Amino acid sequence: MLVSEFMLQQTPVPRVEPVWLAWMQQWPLPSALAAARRADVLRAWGKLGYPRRALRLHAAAEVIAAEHGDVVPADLDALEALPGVGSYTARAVAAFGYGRRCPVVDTNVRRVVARAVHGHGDAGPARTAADLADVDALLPAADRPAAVVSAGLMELGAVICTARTPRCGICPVRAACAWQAAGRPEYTGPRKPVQTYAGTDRQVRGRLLDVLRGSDGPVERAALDAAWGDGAQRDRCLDSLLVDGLAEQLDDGRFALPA
DNA sequence: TAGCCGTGGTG
DNA sequence: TCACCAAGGCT
Repeated sequence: MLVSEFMLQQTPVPRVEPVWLAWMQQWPLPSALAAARRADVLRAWGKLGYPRRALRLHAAAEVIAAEHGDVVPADLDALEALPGVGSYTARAVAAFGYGRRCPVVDTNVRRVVARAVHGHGDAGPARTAADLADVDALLPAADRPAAVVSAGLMELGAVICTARTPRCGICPVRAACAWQAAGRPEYTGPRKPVQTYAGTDRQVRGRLLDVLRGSDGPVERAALDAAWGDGAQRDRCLDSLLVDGLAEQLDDGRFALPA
């Protein structure tokens, strides 16, 4: 559950599934992952994106192996103390991994609540405490049923109450939906700015890392030079990869994934 | 807290 | 074609 939630942070389910299957096969226990080399972890992560998540998962596995008896903790505070684990991931593990009654708020749930409960076309900016309270009010008292409802809320948002074209015609909560009752008014609040990608450091970092990932051993600087034309931007991005621990420079000047 | 961090599918 | 979007977290 923890591995899947890491992978699902900002990455669609269909792309995660095959990687998750192979990952769990290779590293069935936190201690196994903790013992792996970061280079192998980054290669197994493949092109899921945001590769810092892979390093954080690896670091979380180290903590779990060393401090939690090789068992993912069930306690929210202990979970959130793990690198790469925020409010959403901690709560998802508690609810779906341990069957606890624990409000899980992700982008899907926020949208479902915004529509079905508040009658808005979409969720505005996150209001963490209020969002948790909204969802808490929807959960049954007992652990197991609450966990089922939490999963249902996420699924509803992912499959029916989607961002672009909600399938209201087949929605199981249509009769109780405040947005439907209000005539499905369009969302008028602030939109989160769309992230550009082409030409950004993110794209360049991705290109550089792809070169390192695709090579069995260290690569010459020239191989990285070929990955992006703008030398200044390339150097800046390579440096940032080194700083982030996603790449290393060897004594001979060549570059590689971290050991 | 707004902006950054990858990648690829889609309407 | 190209915004927009996808089960966030960190600083």
